[in-house]
Amino acid sequence: MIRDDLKKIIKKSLEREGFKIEDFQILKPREKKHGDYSLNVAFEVVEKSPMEVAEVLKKRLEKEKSFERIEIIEPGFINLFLNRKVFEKGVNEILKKRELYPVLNMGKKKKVQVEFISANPTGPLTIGNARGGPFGDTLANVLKQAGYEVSRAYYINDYGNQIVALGHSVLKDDEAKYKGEYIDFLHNRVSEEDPYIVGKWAANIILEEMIKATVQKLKINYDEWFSETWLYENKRVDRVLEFLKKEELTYVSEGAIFFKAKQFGDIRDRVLVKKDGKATYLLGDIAYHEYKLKDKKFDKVINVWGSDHAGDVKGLEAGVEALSYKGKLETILLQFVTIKKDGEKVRMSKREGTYITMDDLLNDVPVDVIRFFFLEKSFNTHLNFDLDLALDESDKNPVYYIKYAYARICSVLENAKIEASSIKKARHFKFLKEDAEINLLKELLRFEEVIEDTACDCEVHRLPKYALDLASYFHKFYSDHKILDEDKRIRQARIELIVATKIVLHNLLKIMGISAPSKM
RNA sequence: GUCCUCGUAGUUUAAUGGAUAAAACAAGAGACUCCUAAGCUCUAGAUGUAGGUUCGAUUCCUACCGAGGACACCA
Repeated sequence: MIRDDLKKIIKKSLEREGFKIEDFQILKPREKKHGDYSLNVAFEVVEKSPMEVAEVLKKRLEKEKSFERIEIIEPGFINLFLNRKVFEKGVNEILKKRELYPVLNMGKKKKVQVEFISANPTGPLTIGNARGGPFGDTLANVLKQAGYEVSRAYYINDYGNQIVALGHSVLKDDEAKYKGEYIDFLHNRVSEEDPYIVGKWAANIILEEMIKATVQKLKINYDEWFSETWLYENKRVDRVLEFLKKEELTYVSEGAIFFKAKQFGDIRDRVLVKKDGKATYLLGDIAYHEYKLKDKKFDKVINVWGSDHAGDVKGLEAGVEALSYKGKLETILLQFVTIKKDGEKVRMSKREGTYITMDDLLNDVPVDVIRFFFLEKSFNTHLNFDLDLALDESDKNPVYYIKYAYARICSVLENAKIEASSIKKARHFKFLKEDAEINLLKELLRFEEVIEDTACDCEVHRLPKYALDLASYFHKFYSDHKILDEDKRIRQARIELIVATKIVLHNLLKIMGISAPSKM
């Protein structure tokens, strides 16, 4: 843990010099000449000028063994150049831990649930609602790598009005709402007449035959498919309502039961039971979260929602707080996917028929490309999807650049008749001297920071960016230097380096749910 | 009208308040007697507008313009 170790050293130095800084940043400079890491703490100290602080701190840090040299740059940056021993240690860690690398203990085995997609079972998954698939799945992988015990869930909204609406749609009566080929398909198979029964029947087929199939093609494995109906059948909804009543967190107004959500920072109170006596979605959702937090004992639950539910976050948070689980719920809002048609943006809508199903896309574009395409974008990005462009450029997707790096390594090892598993230590580390070699090995060691940072802020798009950087350093190294060099020691040093690269690429691709073939 | 996201190169996207704004695709140019040219090297190209905060702003604040979303006793 290079960065963590640095933090300790610097913190100690700051204290020794009597600088009172609560927290400081360790920056990763863009420019190599600015060091492996850099500090801007000197700007934070008020007692002296930044340059003076930097000088004092430099002298103190120079007593540590970790640095090859330390530079100060106007107006007060401290640039740290690490000692080669630090890198050697890091590479050996990779070669030792193998597919377990990086071994992190951020999570301390705490139980986290990631719930994602959870699209209503009223139709096939669209490109829009499936955006959360690669995101949630990869986030779960990251958290697991960071040392959490992770579970994946899909919440099935198989209760309520939309199921009746689905029934009407399948029956094609006056109240029909949804259209599409799947409705025609279900219409031809229907044998009942009651809209609710038909809706239940149809939702089940949609879930089992369409949604689950698509999810499987996306290489996602859920630990739990949770039915909303279960909450009602097992009186969980009634129970949570009774609890809220008992806590005097409800009141009746105009025949409806309200939840005093404002008490918990919400912008308004929320209806729990409508005047017709039926529970609202929110009440069911609070009951669901009681199940997650109380029954399943998750220390934290992360919900990945579409941004159209932004207005509902506060209400659920208030409910979770009322159950005394404040702070254990985190919600990530994914921005919508718009599709481009004839140069115009069109919002995806099941009713307008302006949607592309994920299944259709999966028929034309490899899953690795799809996963990478969605993972690349930050969840705050309003994603424009141009289907024609996606089909045209599928084979130009940068995911191949990464896979190619992996395949090249495998090929070199095969030519050298070396099993990667036989390389267990960087015994010839000192023969790595070229810039391209050093850059590559430094990039390898960034992997653990990438995982750590992503587990903290859920910015999953950091992974594909890192993968591209890493692959780029590898390709550059490959072009500049022959790995199977005639000098045996250099050859061996480079083999050790590429085996470490292979391990990192493998683990990284696995976390993103992307395959790593040895040949292309 | 109020609130939430967002506005960066021709296009799709990056950039925990840090140093010369990064990459891919598209455009133009170059190098193979050598481990996979799905690679490498080079060129051209961008922060919506106007202010403010500060040593420093794509990032924070205000206003405006533009895009998407939300403002239910729907889910």
